[in-house]
Amino acid sequence: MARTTRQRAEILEALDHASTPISAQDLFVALRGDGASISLATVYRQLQRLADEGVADRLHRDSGELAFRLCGTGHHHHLVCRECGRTEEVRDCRLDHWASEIAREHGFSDIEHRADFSGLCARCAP
Amino acid sequence: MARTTRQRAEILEALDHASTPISAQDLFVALRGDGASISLATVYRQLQRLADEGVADRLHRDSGELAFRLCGTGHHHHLVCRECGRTEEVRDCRLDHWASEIAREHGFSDIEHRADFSGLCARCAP
DNA sequence: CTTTGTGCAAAGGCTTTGCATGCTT
DNA sequence: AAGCATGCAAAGCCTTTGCACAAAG
Repeated sequence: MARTTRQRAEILEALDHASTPISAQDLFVALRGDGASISLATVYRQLQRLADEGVADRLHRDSGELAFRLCGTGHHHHLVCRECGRTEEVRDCRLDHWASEIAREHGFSDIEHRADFSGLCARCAP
Repeated sequence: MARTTRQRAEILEALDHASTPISAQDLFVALRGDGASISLATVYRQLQRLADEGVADRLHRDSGELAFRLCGTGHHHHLVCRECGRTEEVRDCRLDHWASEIAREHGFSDIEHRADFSGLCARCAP
């Protein structure tokens, strides 16, 4: 079971306050900026753990970095603003049907899918 | 314009023969294994270029590595076998409609999407 | 001849890990 | 007291980059 350390609490709070998915590096800088005493290694370890526990979402940035975000439970997708990084969850998934069709056509089973949307949010639209 | 160097040709041929998406590192090893004289840096540079030119697809592996694959032109998605890595292209995309709905609901514009499927292919199914 | 690609090696960035110490339980 | 989390620093990987040389147009 996960122990409730000060660092874990701080990470959770920071994640909760983050409006966009955040990388371990950025989170580390943010925490330090707030005066927290924490190490980069711990940030990495905790984020990894939170993701394994299903508490946080792991998403790949295009740069290749991993970014994390607290997530509600259940299946969902993300809509990310290309400009400001603002992220929204898309909860109703219309992919399952299509996914099973694809599975059948290609002779695949046990299908999972991942989908992400990006665009310009209202504030950043030209 | 891209010059036709021996290295570029070898990379293209190797990509063409690869049955699954391949990373720069793996491609490098493969080429060297075939006796080709080529440097890792060149493999990286050419792959990056091929992707920019739209000749190759760039896909993120879960490990964070980038993998590349020659791709037909036009919009498409991928279906990857979790077991053996075999990849197939899914050409008919049913996401545009849903994507525009999402865009409208969230006030986003200029929407793009990415979707990938994974499962067990016929050969790897239990 | 000029431009562009290649090789090599070094550096960069993100992430993981070993080990001793400190905090939770 | 026992066990897990933390910190620190080092190492690992993948990838990019500077510079001189070689090749293509």
